[in-house]
Amino acid sequence: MAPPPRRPSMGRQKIEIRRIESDEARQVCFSKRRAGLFKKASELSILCGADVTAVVFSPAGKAFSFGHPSVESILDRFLDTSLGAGAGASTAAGDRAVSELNRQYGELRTQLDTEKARQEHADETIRMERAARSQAMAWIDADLGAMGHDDLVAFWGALIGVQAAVAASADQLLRDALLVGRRGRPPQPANQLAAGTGATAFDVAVFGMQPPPGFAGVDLQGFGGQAATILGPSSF
Amino acid sequence: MAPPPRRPSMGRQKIEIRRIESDEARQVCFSKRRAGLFKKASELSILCGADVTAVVFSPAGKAFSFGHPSVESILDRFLDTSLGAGAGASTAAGDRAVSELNRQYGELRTQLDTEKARQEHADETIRMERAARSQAMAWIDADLGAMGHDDLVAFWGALIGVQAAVAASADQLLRDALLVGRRGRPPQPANQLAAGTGATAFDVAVFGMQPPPGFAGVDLQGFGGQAATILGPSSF
DNA sequence: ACCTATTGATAAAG
DNA sequence: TCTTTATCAATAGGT
Repeated sequence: MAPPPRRPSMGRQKIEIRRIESDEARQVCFSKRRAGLFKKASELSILCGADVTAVVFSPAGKAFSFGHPSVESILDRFLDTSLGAGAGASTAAGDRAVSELNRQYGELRTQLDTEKARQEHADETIRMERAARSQAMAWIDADLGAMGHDDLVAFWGALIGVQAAVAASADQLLRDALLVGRRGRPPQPANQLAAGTGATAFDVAVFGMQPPPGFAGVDLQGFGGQAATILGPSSF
Repeated sequence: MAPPPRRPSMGRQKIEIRRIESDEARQVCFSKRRAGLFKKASELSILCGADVTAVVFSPAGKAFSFGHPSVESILDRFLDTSLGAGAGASTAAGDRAVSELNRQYGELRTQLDTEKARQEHADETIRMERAARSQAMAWIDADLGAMGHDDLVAFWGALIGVQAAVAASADQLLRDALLVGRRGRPPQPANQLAAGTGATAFDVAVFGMQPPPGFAGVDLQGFGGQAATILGPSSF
């Protein structure tokens, strides 16, 4: 009824943590995130009674700072603690070491993020396989055991429909994804497939969208939808 | 039908930004938010190319810091520009700062190791599931026409597993290959897709076979095996 | 520590 | 830069 099909915004999109190339976008991001950082710092100091300071230099060289109770007091304390007894000794080497450590810190964190992303993929894969398996079991337990051979044949046609659909959606991308070689058996013309004895079953399953006769309880569309969901939610 | 399913968690609750009274809760919050603050600081520095430093003293008086390119360099610069004095000594700040960085470095490494271990476990799980499916694959080469009904049913379950795996593998492949370009159409429900566009040559090659009565000559193994091969070397 | 449901932060777009 | 919107990410509370 109501046609607000046009979203006024794409909403927040995921971004990689890499230098933002666009000058303007980088500036905008800087302003927002600087504010966000200071807010986080403030909340941390209030919630936990911690002394916190944050100092930021914009790419243009402008300085911004937050400090509780004050930037100077924290810096003094930090420098005192850091310097300990010795003062005045030039430690250029130490500086380099610190920089290096900071670099490694960042590197490690990058690795950590990468690992976490992989983990997520792996978990997702497992979840999907498990879900698929239980789905299959459910179907089998429900009706397949009692199905006659003819019905089984019909359902087979339905499966082919699903498989074909999934493959079709992935076909182009698979090819381009270096997945060129396909050997084993020469491709058969589509019409040849249709000419097979399973053509009727195929038609019923794919076009009729009705469970094959005597196949109550099997939700082919449900599975088809699930397959589409698996492929679909990715952002492209 | 189902009784109000008990939520396993209340999820995040809104909190006032006030000092947390509970010592333990405060400590937990401190750890979480300190990490979050440093991450935000890091992201700001990377995304916007800004120089950023954050120093935090826990309620117990322990110091934590983040700095890009280094805490000292930022502090020097800040003190120089805001006070115009107090330089010189800061370059000697090394020792304690290095210790702290080393501590954080170690902390990160621990996390990384944990992640990797978990990843390995997940990979192992996936390998197991895949291996289990290879059994199903073997069935495909058998003469299905000669199978008894029970065997057909079992075969069916395996087939569905393969189908799901293909979908999952295709999805992963797409993601991993970073094939962002949407050269195809957005994912559609499987039945519609199949009905509208028909099977492509690829589909036929993969799924083309003699439809039932016999089920003979089904070459799912080709596709399944290939998908597994592609998936294997890429990201795991 | 890990897990989820929620809140909070923020990328896009105007 | 400020506002709005739609998402993504951080994290409070529990186990």
